[in-house]
Amino acid sequence: MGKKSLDIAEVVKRSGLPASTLRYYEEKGLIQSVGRHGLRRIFAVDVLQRLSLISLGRLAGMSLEEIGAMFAADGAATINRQLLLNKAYELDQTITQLSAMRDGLRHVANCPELTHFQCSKFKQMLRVANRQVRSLNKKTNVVTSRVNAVHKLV
Amino acid sequence: MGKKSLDIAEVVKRSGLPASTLRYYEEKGLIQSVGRHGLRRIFAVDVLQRLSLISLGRLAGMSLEEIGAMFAADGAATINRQLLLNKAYELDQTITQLSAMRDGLRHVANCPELTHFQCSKFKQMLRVANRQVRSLNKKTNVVTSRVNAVHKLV
DNA sequence: ACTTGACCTCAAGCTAACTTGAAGTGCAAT
DNA sequence: ATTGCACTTCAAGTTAGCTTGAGGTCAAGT
Repeated sequence: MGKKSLDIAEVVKRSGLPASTLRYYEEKGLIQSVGRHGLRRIFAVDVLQRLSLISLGRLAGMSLEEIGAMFAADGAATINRQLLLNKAYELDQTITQLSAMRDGLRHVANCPELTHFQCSKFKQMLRVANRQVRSLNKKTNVVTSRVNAVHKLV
Repeated sequence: MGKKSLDIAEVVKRSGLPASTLRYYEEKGLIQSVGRHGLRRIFAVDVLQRLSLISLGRLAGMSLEEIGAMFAADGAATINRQLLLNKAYELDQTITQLSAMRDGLRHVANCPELTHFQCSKFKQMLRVANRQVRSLNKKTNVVTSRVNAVHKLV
């Protein structure tokens, strides 16, 4: 039979996330424990799926707040779907930018004799970057933060 | 005639970056001022290109330190090129992940009657995310931070 | 009954990349 | 000569997302 509830240690093992992170997520309202055994948190099994979702979101550059917002829209399935689509759209933009950057890097790495600033293709890239930043620094809101992926120090 | 040097105010205007950021970058050794007019920093024109490069790197998720490293490798063009290629490769991986995420989001948004956790395609996505996180939390180093794009508060 | 080890809480610390604020400086215009 | 104002410095603050540490608790094994 599938277990109905999990000890936090179990969740740690099965999710790969440290306990401190689980507590942090609970504090932020992203997950809930269903009870205690003594002091120990007990979680329902589906916390695992929820954690996967959170991880997925983080990988995609969503902030915990944004992720929380998606969860929060529990009743209103419409809002939920729209949110997802918006996110997908944002991802598209990010992907486009990153692709350009990647191509640019490869080009520069292979463009011989390039004193680094004579190549017109390269200059073009720089112009694009410039526009991006300019609008980032202008649009007073928007454009979330990206993954700041888990700084593990040696 | 093209100007040889720029007042910091000019750089602010032309780069779109705030003065505080320019000072910060200088402090970090990413750009240099060529002199002063009174207290005021004077920059050479090519600081603009350098700033574009920095912005480009940031957009692509490189840290200032990584960007600095690329600049530092001034004499050693080889190292420089390898660094660029490595970065390009990392970008490829990121792009792949983000694409998966985007597709997943779209799928979920359109998959009707989905209680959210019955869809196998969706579950697959979650498993992937899980693996990613697991390795992020294990590999004691690596995997840089992504753009933490310019948090402008309202 | 006692020990133990895994959990708990709460506050504080950490990192990156900046921003903000207070107090000072000096070129240029009047 | 005086004023103004855009710049300067330096220290401290900010944000997100956690981690770390000190000191406490408690279920389970002996």
